[in-house]
Amino acid sequence: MIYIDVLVEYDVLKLNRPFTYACRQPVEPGCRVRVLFRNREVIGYVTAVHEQTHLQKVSEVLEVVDPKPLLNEELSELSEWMSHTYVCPRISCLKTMLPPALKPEKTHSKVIMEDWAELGDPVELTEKQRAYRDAFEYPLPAREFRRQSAGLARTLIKKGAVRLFKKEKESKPVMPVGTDTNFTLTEEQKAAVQTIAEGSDSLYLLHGVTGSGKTEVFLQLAQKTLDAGRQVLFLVPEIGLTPLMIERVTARFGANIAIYHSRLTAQEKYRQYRAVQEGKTAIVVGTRSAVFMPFSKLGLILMDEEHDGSYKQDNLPRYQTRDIVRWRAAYHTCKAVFASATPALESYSRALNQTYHLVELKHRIYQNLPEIRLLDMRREPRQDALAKTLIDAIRQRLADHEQTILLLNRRGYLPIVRCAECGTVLTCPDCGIALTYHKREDVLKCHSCGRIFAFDHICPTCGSTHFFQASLGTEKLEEQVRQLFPTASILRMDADSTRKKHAHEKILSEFQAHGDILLGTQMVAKGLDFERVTLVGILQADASLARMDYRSAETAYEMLEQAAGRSGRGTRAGIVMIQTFDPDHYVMQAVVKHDYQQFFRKEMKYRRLGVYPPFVFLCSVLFSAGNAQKALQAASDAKAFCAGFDVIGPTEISMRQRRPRFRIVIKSSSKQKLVKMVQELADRHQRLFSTVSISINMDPYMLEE
DNA sequence: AGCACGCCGACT
DNA sequence: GTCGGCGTGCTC
Repeated sequence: MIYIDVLVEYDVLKLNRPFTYACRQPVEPGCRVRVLFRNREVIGYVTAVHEQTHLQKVSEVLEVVDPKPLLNEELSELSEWMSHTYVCPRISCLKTMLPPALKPEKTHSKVIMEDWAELGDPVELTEKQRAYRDAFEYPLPAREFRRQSAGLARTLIKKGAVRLFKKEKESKPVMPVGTDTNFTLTEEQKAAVQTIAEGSDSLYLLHGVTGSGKTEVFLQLAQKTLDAGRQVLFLVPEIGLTPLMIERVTARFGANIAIYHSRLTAQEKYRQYRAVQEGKTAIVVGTRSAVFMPFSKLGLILMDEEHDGSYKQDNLPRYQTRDIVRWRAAYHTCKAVFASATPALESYSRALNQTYHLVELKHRIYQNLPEIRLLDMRREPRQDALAKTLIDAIRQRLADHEQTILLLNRRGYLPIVRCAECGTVLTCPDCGIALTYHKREDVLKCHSCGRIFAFDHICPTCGSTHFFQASLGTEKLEEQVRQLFPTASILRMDADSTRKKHAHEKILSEFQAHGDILLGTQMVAKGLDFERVTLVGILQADASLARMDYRSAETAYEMLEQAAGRSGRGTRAGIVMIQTFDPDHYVMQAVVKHDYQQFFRKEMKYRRLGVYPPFVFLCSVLFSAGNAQKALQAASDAKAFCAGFDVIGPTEISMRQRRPRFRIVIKSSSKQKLVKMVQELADRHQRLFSTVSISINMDPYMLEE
């Protein structure tokens, strides 16, 4: 009899400690077991094995699920590190790291098996039967064995001459072989490749303007890594938005590559996972979740658009992919390249203080950077939402068979509904925040909890039936643009129109083929690469500046610069028109000159003054309870407990599931001290405020309202 | 997380 | 006198 330490599958901080069970069979740490926990069957994860226990009552495991550990030593260590630095349950880290088929709660794994045929016993056979048996090389999929003659196959199996066995269904190599071999580098690209490939540093920040050919630099570096017999991890923010990037990588490296992202099915993910584990895959291109792939000989990590918000997971475990990249690069002693035209302030600071080796690409390959024109909406004559100047420019593009992208910045600026008589804004009863109106379905949606409400068009306060939409949505913009340009081919891309699988790809390929105008939200700003786009119009550009988040200016600059980068990527010059009420704002002024450094310097001044990252590290801690007093009391106590730390709050924020929430934000110039403080705070909170739930977010990307 | 235990109000 | 509300405590 052995005794094993087990983490149960519930991802709550309270249960983030091992429980001891007795086991009759040998088990290794890293395997799943089925156990009784408080008389309930749950799946657990074995963390340690002992000969003895000092405990009196120890129950026995019901079943050992895995014969072999699910994670190798590296990933197991990584999960411990994550649990520690993000102050979150280790089981939540394990769940995130594993493909769905292997997650702790999945007892009956979803792994699909198929029949295979192997040689059986030497039994007496007729000539025909022997000929059939000897016609194959064993083992082979039973499907193929039966294809020639299902009848002969059946008798051979019945006689035992051939045996069937179950095998995991293999991943089929769907990728074409590499065909793209024709490439030349600019001097700047060559220098970048050389600096990174031959440098002695391990972490690099590749700051390249949009269209400067970062992808080719990536591909060259990847090739060198493959030549050295090591694996490459290539991270992108969202697969659906970068089909051309994927196309280029697959065209170059063919069957060696795996694509890994959240929209794959469980079985697809599992196959890719196993292929990497077995060393069959040399390159993985993937989103955030791909950072946990089980590489054995990782040689290079590329992180494209490293500033992108989707690299931060906003549910448990709330990790930042950049941290995981650094950790794994150190573990494998390999290089990591963070790349962006608009690096996160944290990253650029790290480059300036030599933590990252800064490599710059300052020139576009084909054209100069597009001209940026600020349209001062206080003076510009306009028609509906569009300035006349922009309308004329679009008309010109239609005449010249060039394309236009219109970006409607809705960040923090959603289509809320207000009563025209008494001014009441309709709000969510659970969250207390304004509902947004969706015209197509004629319903109101809560952006916070996702609930949908029927809209009876009657004001609950005064009974009036007069409402107006307080801001412009993409649907309304589409309506207006269609009226202005009735013969143009117009495509809309936003969260609603891309809900379905492959919707992104479909809209983008339609636009490529015959589109005139593509209009949409943030997502049209990212990564698109269309040669015929020579005009980008940005509407409501001020919306993100107005937000009261310390990161507002940074995200606004990123968005504008990224969107500007969509224009003039081919041989024709591009132009960008930004509609703004505040053309003198430093963000606008920096964008006009494409001057990241200028923006960086100005923004750093504000961050220093406000004592915000990158000058300090932040940790946001949320307290929620059935009644506001309890939550507030816990938050206040927490603040008092953080003596010696700068703490903002408690601040009341919107309700979640009818529960009031209070937030404190803890600041510290030392990450280690901050982590330690939060760790202690979490321990204390559990002991003293068991009825108040706590949610910890280390390095929050944005502070929730 | 999920569930039993326990102590207070409003019902057959 | 019981049914059931949810606040509190515990899980190998």
